[in-house]
Amino acid sequence: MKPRVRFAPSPTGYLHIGGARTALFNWLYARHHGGTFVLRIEDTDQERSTPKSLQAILDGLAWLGIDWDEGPGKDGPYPPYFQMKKLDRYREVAEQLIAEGKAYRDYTTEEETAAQRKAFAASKGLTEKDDLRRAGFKYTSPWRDSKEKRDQPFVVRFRMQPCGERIGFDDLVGGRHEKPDEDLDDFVLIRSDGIPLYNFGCVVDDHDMHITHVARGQEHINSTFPQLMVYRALGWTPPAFAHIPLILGQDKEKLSKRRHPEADVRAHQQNGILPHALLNFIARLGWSHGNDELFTRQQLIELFDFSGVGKANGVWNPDKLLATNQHWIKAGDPADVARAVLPYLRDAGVPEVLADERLGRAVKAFQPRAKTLVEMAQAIKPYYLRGVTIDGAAAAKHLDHTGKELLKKARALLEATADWSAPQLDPIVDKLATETGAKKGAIAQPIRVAVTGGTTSPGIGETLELLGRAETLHRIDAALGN
RNA sequence: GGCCCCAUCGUCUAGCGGUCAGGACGCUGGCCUUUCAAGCCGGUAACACGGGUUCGAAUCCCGUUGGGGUCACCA
Repeated sequence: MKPRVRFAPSPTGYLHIGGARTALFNWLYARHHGGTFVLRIEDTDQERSTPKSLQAILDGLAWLGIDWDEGPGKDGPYPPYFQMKKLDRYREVAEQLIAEGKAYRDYTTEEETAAQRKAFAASKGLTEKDDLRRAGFKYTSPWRDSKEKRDQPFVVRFRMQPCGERIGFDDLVGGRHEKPDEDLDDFVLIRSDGIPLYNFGCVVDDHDMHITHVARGQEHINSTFPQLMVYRALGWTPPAFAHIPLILGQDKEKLSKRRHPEADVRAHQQNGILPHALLNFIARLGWSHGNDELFTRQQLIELFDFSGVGKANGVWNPDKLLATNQHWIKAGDPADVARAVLPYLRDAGVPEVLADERLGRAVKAFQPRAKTLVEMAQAIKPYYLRGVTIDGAAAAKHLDHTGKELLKKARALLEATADWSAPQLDPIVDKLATETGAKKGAIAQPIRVAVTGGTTSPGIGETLELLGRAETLHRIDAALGN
């Protein structure tokens, strides 16, 4: 049977880097096995869900190249893919559980529940919720299936009937997980407004959508137990689970949107990270294949398996992300990189630029020199402008009297060059060095400073070719003070 | 705090009873060189601790310590 997996984000913010990795692992698993990747929107948090967030998540996935087979905009056999569109279905399943005595209507209001907590706390001289649990607080409904409150709003609670049994599952990553059923409370399935809670909606949907493998963050390990109870009560077979270790910030805390800017996938896009580089990096955070570090998209698909996923949480390492990005910029096809750098060039203030042959050459020159697309755009920009501002220190060092004399000689040779191409341009430095007895650096640096304004650039030939004959001579003349 | 999970260089990790404990990032020495990169060669650095099991433990078991997660009418 082909696996059916899903990524089920809640549209309450941008695509989180942890979510992106969860999506990636699911996607890779589906693609590896020729299965189906489902995107389901868990929009039951009415307080926080927004259309804008939904769009941000969709955009993030699209940018990363993670496509779904069923989900928003892609009809599949088990719609709908938005939880808010199948409220009746949850209600129907809940009613079934109630009818079978496995769940009940609880007419207790939130206020009453809170009061019960407070009373318990007071009796123990405590205040904190956490302390209540330690002190043995266990919720019991005063209004379970109450007849007299028949027309009042109610929540549907799962009826735990602990019998000292250990419930458990075999995790594809973490191995066996067990917990005594006494540890579970009567948890809420459906809120008083008729909207299901995560532990219920998710079970119903995974079942309805024929999900075979649920890969999600380790923070969900504990919620797996109540979900297992629901599966059992309904007589449904649970999917296989794979709980993926978390990504921690450099402070070793769980990557949070509040404290960690790197948690935002868009931040990396803005910083000039190639989508594939980010994919490669987050794949390696938690998953490994021997000593390999760099993977193409195709290789990831071929090699990925949950058996390669480790158990320990991983710390975000910006340096390594950068190194990975640098690699893929360098290794990429110049035309592809050119296309990728285009938006960054526009942002840098080079609106007229096109992904043409000339940009291709510029990209090629800077591929080994840029760690990010932002850097590359910055580096390329001066080649698209008329004239250049020369750095004072660079001028002082290389455009002194002798520097200018050599520059004049170079200019003459340059002007006489018929074929304005790197292979023709480069030897001029050697030629002049031989003629004048000056060192190559003494020839090349004044030229470099004159045409780029600074002391660093790609090879002289490449640089001049990129600039073009007219602009090169123009800048040299300007540097010579003509 | 209860419950759950985890533990190899600073970081990501390989290792699945016998290895000089390997790779990558970072840091660092050198080579190359017309600058800057890139590239190439080398170096630095780890099995958290304590008990077992075993002829032999990074690998298996227990405990300690440390880190993380989770305890809602959020997901």
